Amino acid sequence: MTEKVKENQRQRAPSKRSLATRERIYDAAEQLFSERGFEGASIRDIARAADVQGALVNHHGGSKEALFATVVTRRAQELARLRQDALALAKTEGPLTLRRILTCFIAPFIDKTLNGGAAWSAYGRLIAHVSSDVRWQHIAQRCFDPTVRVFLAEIAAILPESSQQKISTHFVFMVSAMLSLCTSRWRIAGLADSARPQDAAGDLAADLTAHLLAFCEAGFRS
Amino acid sequence: MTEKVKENQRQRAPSKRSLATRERIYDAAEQLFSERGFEGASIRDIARAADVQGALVNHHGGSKEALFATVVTRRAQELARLRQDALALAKTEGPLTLRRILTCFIAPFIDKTLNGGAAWSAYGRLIAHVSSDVRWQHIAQRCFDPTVRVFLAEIAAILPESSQQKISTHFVFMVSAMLSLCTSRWRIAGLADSARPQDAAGDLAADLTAHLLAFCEAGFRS
DNA sequence: TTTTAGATTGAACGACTGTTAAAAATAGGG
DNA sequence: CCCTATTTTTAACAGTCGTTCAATCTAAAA
Repeated sequence: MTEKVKENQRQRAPSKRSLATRERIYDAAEQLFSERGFEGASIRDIARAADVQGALVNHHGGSKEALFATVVTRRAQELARLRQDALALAKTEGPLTLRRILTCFIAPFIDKTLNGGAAWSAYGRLIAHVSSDVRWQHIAQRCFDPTVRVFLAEIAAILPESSQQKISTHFVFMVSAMLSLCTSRWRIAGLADSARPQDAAGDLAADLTAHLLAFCEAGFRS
Repeated sequence: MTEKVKENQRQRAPSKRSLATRERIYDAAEQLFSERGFEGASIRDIARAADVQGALVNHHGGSKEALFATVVTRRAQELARLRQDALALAKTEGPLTLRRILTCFIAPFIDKTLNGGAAWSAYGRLIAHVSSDVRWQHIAQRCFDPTVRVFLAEIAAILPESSQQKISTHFVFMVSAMLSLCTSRWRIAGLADSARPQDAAGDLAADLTAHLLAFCEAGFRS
């Protein structure tokens, strides 16, 4: 009903330029939504950042809510594939361990959001918004729950003595800690600031990832 | 300069009624900021929820940003006192353990936000906003960093082999996991939903707190 | 009671909000 | 080349935004 197909009328493939514009709008929306939240980023702000007229944002993205959902979904598909591929690869390399399972979930996300450029960095903060706001529950469920359930099942097989309630709770703790690396690096830096001038010598992302994995593996075994 | 004191002019103590109104405005602001974020809650929404005219919100709260900061600060003071009192009491009851330190930090927050009524429940979600948005960095530092530093020092004394960087990172992980109990209970419930109808028999808050404490203690020792 | 500082209201300000409609520019298919 | 579907712009809509100002009401102080 809502999608009325025009009959007896040719359809045309979108041009390269319009596809590029569309992506530019999505990128701008991703950046501003991640910085200021859904209500804090206006359509006109997004249009200005994409160097485009305001109405074009609605043309490509539909309503503001639809645009938000589209931007969240876009990279979620790539992320889900990276995670499931990592899990499949790990299964071929020997028996699964808890550490290996958690790594398959965390490493793709951290690699992208900490070393994947500004767009993925914004995406990490955007997911933090989605994961902590019940108003976006439907988006989170559609984008992430299928993959999460796969990992929950693998963890349950490794930790048969843990209840499903316990494993699910621990998984949410892990996701929160993981997202804190996107949203709260300023907090970590502010607390560890005392007289450590040339700290950034080593690979900071790798260190944080190692800390996160160790923290969560120990937590799951508690 | 900005605070010009009126000279040769009596000052009057605020009436009981105005104080009650002021608190009603703060409560409404707390509720709406926690539900919809800073930009998502309008002054007029807050005024309507407090059953008050819009201009009165500015009269009592100042600018919107000042109102936000005031609401965050209000319960932060009580929370800091609860935490430091718990820590002081624990010190009199024997040698501090890691578990005991973490309990002194987490238990007051969880008790209030999960069993302390709607206002404290909203406050928990509000703090989650503050902790994950770099725009509120100055508020978080002023309200929470002093207490956090006390606890960091106690943890460092218990875990001498851990670097300060590692302890700070782990502490942020712990805070994030703790706040997820305020923002993401719907996620936990949605993932553990499979055929557990009458689950809420036991004390849910106590169970979650126990899971959180065990998870974080093991993480700190990793 | 009278006085008066503070609390509260009602109205208005300019700026910005998301969205829509029509006109104009663009580019692919014939 | 022309035709036409799509993309993009321009302009406008009805609301809402945070904030301010003067007028009114309330209640503490004298």
